[in-house]
Amino acid sequence: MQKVISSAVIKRLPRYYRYLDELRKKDVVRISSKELSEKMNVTASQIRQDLNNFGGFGQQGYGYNVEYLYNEIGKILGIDLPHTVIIIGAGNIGRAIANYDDFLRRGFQITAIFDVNPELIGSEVNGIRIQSMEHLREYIEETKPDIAALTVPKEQAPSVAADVTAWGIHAIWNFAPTELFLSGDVVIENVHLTESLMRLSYKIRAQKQKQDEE
Amino acid sequence: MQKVISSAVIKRLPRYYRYLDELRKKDVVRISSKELSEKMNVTASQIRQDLNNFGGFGQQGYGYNVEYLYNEIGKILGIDLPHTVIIIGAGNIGRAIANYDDFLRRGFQITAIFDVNPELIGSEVNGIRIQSMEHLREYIEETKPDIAALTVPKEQAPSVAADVTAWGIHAIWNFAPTELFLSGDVVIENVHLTESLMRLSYKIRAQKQKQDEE
DNA sequence: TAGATTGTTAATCGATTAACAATC
DNA sequence: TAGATTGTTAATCGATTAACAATC
Repeated sequence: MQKVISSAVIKRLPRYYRYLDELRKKDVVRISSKELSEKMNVTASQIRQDLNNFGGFGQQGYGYNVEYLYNEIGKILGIDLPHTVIIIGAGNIGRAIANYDDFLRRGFQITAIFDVNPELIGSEVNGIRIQSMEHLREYIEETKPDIAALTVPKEQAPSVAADVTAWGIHAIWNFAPTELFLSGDVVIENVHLTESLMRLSYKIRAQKQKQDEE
Repeated sequence: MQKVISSAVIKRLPRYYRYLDELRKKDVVRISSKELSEKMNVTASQIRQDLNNFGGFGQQGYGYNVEYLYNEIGKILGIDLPHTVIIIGAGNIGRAIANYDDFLRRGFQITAIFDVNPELIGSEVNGIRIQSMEHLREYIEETKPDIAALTVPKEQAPSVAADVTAWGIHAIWNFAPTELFLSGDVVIENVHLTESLMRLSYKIRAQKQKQDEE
């Protein structure tokens, strides 16, 4: 029985991974939790606690081997293995994702794009042909993609999500500004841009009030 | 001296706002913390605690007036007043944001787009002309936009961020997969899509392991 | 007035930080 | 061996939940 890791820890892992990636690119061989904590503006204690949820990756008196730790976090994040991604909805965000080659570098390969709009069907985005939504079921059942990026309008999102999960999708990257209620074995990661912008707006106001008090 | 609100609370506010928006569209007049908690899958206690950070918006024996609470949360989030947004970097994500009309509905108006690429300069995105980065300083100093959306490659992000804040920008919506270290009066909200995708990858692996154990 | 539900205090739970023995 | 730094336990801090008096 494996331990459930708190989401606070999981949220931090990609950031560790990014810093370690930069260190290894600079040919840094070893790093202590103290050095890393200063770079990242967190406590050394937190780094050690976080990592020890998954195992002892360091060595007393030495610290952590950068390359090794980088690879181990990659394994924890599951990006040691490649993922196939389909994009559902060839609107602005869907096309932006399809064009964003950074994902491929991390092993996420966009394999297909779907849309309902006949004017878009047949055209290409980043070398990938946009297909009709009518082919979606067949495509999922035959190729079993790992992830569906949902970039359809929010009205369609819940029903499309229900469909694709019924057809075999187990992971949804949801860009629609709405909640998806799906069966327990489907994992969801939300990207709610409007909420992000609202939080920025909150910070702007809070900052202004702080300055007015001074 | 106003109380500092924890970021956990602030993260939840836009979600309350979204649910209240849906309720008012359905002409629901009042709601209790208990009802809302059931819809949102949180505790009623948390809703009441969160709201009471900002004031008593409810009434004993009655609950909360939907329209009133919606507007009050809007004020807390600072979206009762409009914001002007400039986009720096007319790549895929920059153009996707420029095209995303949902922001306008919340009072965020895209007023300009900038890029270094001569092939893009002069063309239009959603009716907004892409301008040369050479005009960026002048534009900021003259029109004082509220927010700069940073959608340039990660190598350029830190220096562009330093420039625009020196010229008068106080809020950055950062899409570059890198950290921005700026002076304390600049507020930053990060959207790190690759990190989001990595968290989804983690969840996929964790879910698989869970199923293998059963 | 009785019932409902808030606002708020107190209790619990979980996450972060500090401390230090283990060990390279 | 001495010094450094981890892994891990214990202490602290903060966030969430429960409880209930206040009040509409």
